[in-house]
Amino acid sequence: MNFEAITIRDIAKELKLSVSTVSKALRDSYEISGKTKELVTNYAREHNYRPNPIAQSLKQGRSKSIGIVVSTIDNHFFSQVIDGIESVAHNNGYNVIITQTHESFDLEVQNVEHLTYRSIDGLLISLSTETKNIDHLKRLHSQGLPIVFFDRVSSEIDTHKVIADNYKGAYDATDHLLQSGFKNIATITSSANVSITSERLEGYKKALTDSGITINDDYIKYCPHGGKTTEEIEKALNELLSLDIWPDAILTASDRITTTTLALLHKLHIKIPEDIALLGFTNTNLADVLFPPLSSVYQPGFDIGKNAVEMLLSLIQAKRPVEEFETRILPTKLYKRQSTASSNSRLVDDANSIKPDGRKKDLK
Amino acid sequence: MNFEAITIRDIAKELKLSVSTVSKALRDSYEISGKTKELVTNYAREHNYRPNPIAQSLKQGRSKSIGIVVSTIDNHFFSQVIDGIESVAHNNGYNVIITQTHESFDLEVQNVEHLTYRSIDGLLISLSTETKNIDHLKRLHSQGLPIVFFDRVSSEIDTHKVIADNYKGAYDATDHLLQSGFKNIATITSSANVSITSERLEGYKKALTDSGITINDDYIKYCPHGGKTTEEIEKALNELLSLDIWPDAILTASDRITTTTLALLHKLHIKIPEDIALLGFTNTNLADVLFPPLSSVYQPGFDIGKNAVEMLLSLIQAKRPVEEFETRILPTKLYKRQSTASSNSRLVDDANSIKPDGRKKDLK
DNA sequence: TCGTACAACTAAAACGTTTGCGTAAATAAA
DNA sequence: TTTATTTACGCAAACGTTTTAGTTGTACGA
Repeated sequence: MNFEAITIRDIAKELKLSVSTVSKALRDSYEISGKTKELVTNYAREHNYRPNPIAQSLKQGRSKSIGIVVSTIDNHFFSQVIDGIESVAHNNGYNVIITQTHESFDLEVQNVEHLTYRSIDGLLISLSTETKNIDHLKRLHSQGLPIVFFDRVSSEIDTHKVIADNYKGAYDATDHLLQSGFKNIATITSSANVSITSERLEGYKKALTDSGITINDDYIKYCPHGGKTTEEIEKALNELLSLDIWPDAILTASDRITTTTLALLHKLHIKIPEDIALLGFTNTNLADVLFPPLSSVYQPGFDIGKNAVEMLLSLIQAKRPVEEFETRILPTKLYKRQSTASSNSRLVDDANSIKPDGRKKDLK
Repeated sequence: MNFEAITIRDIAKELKLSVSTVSKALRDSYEISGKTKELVTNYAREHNYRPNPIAQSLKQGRSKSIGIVVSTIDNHFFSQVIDGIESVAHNNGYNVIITQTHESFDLEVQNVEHLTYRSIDGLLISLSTETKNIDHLKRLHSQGLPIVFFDRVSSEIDTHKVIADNYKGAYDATDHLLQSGFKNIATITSSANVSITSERLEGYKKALTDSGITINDDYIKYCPHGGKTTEEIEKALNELLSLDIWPDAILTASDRITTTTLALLHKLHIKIPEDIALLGFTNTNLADVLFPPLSSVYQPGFDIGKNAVEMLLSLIQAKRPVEEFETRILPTKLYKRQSTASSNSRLVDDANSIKPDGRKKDLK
């Protein structure tokens, strides 16, 4: 409900003008004299007039809101993306409506349905791990709904896209493991359905072959549900640990998988990095204070969100049909920490092994 | 935009009925015969008719959307709350519109303004740390906008509220520290403005006095911005460490403060719990794998969100003015981990100190 | 003095619903 | 048969805007 509901009609009555004059005066139409405009705008300001956005939406056929579909909001990467989206959207007078798929295809279809039913002006989506078929999006897109993909994109729809440089992120990460002296590098990655998986996998493979190492398919494990359940990660890890030759390092290719793998290795009392090194994609700000400090690939979540919504708004506000589409690839950042320390430097350097040098100490 | 836009008018024309008949048929009015109802609903289903929610909103004076105001979404506690809100809201056909204050009073006012301007049916709010004055909410509330507070509540408005049992959470946490043999227990807490601070502080104090310990005000430090910046936490910690007698344990009373304090202690090479024990409110699922595993007070974020939105919906859907208000207090959960281990058990038990017993091992 | 042009405004339709009221036809009661 | 009641539907207003198509009144050139 819009409270303190003063309408354009109230103003018209009070000022003895017609409704249309008031409307035009407020919209600064050339048809209205300066005197009248001033009269109206002053009155409107003084009485705290607010146009009813619902009436405007109905009339103008746009809702000034955009829909977001992500797998889950309780994840640093996605909440940072949404943060970025929200900041730009609000500045442009748009609301965002967030929905979560929890990695379910059915929920994705249902959410998209619900969003269009709620009359959104555009859609920002990162596909669920279960999604293979995107007919539900194709239909809407062909009907003219502006769509921008981010993170988990699809090549089946020609539109703007924003992703992190997953290929390079994984390449650099793998390369760092190689440089640190690890040879048998395994990877636990997300569902084969989603784009990020193949991109990261390619980077991983290329780094290995560039170093003359043959790809061992036994070292590549998928999590069909993107690590939503601990079980599937446990299964993947289990399979790696039942190989004749243990991997000496693991690259985990998504946020949840990374943190869960770390927890599982702990549970098994497997030393990191002595027994197995760990490096993963994650946006947690706690990587530094994990045990051990976790080497990680950080994605620019906030910027991905910002870019995505900017592109979406440009589509929404385009005067003529847009034909040229762009895929923005934003750089990731590799943080080298103790979980991938090479054998030389693997000893010591444990925070707790250094004694405080006295009872008094200042920060910095 | 609502695509595939088939309207009630199209149906009327096609079926040679009046618009009102179609509308009533779809709403299952007693005025319409069974035959006609069937005819209309069948046609509607076949042609995938969707009522335009904007037109409905305009007509019915409600928007079927609710506003949320939190300090930041990039925080496990709040994202879990929102997750809970979203799950219930969607099931009831409501959208949620999320806004962030980033702990700024001005942004809070602006967001609330923006939300009501967007015609929300109700508001869920957790106040910013800067907020002392809630006139902006009082005005709306007196005009009839349903409001439910959660987490950081205010006593100045009589309405439903949902909070974690902050008092007991802090009491139990402090008590646990005492039981573990710590004597000089400090606390770094959020802004004195917000309810959670006083609730948690009271629990902390009561636990101390119950154990016959006098409160030492030097051991109580506030973060006026709720730990938004590292600086203010650094300052608080610095002040504690410049005392003649260091605290031997710290209770951190909010998520961000907890994790940042952990990081700062690391940076200072202060051993946890040997030099200073640490226990904090946090909803991260990584507490287990931090260094050291962090004792924590966990709040039922998801349930807080669920309860809050359920109460809000009951207010929105109430036939008559609600006069009886309820404050739901949900239990917190204390996880005892190594960061608060008592001196006896402080040795060993380090995950990495246990050797894997061979190359082959199964999980569980 | 007339027609024309322009400025400044108004009337009314439209967006897609919902809903109170009116009414014709069918049925029941008298 | 007449009158009352019920059933099933249509008309039109309403929600608060925007916008198209007028309608005034005045000024101006001829």
